[in-house]
Amino acid sequence: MGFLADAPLHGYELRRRVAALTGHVRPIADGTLYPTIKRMERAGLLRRDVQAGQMAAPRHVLTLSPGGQAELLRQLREPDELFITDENRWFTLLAFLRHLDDPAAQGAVLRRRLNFLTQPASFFWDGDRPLRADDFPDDPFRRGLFRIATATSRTEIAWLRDMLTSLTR
Amino acid sequence: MGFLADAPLHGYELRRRVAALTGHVRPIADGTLYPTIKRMERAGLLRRDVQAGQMAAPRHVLTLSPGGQAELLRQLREPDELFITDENRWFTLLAFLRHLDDPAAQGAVLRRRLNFLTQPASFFWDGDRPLRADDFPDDPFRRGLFRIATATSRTEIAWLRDMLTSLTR
DNA sequence: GGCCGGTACCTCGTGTCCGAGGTATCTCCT
DNA sequence: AGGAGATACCTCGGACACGAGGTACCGGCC
Repeated sequence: MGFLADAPLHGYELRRRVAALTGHVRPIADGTLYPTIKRMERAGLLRRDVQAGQMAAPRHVLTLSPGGQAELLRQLREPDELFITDENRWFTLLAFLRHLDDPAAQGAVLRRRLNFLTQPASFFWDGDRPLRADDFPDDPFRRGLFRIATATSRTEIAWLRDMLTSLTR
Repeated sequence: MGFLADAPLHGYELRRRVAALTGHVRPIADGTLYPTIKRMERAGLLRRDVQAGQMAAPRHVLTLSPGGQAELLRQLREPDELFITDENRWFTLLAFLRHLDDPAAQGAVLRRRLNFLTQPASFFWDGDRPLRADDFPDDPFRRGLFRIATATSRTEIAWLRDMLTSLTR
């Protein structure tokens, strides 16, 4: 829906764009995409205009309907908790948050993410005791995992703070 | 399987440990975990020892069988491409890569990841032209997304290079 | 004494994802 | 001329994840 809000597209191109989000979003399989398009069309979220073959087979150009626009905005404004906590989902949310077009609402979403990130969290526990990188002297892989996770987290927190001040100004 | 290779656990605790991997791995629902345990038990990957109620209901302590150990090692040694490219999967792989216990094989896995990360990639395209942060002057969210992604990527690449030299030494 | 919340396991229906397979057209190379 | 490969859409079966609901036991609070 985000990509369709950017511009009308046909299914195949949509699939390629999602695939380009490598590493952060899993590519969508054919057998997932087309049934989903049908479902969304039935639900009135998008319109389909068949365009006689430019390249090969006829393209079905998909356009987000007003209903689809509204649904996208709703999901951007009040994302499920998973979209805040899960890296992959958060990434997609961020990629299209511009469409929300309301600095206050955008700020609220960023604050939810910031709140999640600044909560003390450890990945591994010994009972109730949180384990840190130093607790794995013989596991360089987990130490690396901590190193990467903290670096990412720090960068993102700094960016979120920047954004929040510039949004409320 | 990784957590069970660390130590035998009962299902409930297993679920809590996965849930602690917040932000990187989605929590597993009850209705997913228990059928999966049954399936793995039937497949001979784990053993179940019922331990009469210490806290409340009787605990079923799960132990990875030799077959399960072998399967874990196989998946660590030759992970599906998705475990290399998808952040979430890669994270779990890294968390248990220590169990592979063969520097050469560990190095091969790290090299696959490094190879993936160093491939030129952009998230958004204008036809064939890769778009960079500067191409979104009116979208601070996508600029942030690039900023965070590059920072993470850089940290991880540096770490991977460190690890690879220390593994082959 | 009763009830709430946490522990611990389980089942079932719904939804959805994927891979395998299929169809058809166009371009490019040989 | 013909085949390979990309483009573009579609269907179906199997696998599996999830939420809702259920059972049962324990400890602590009022």
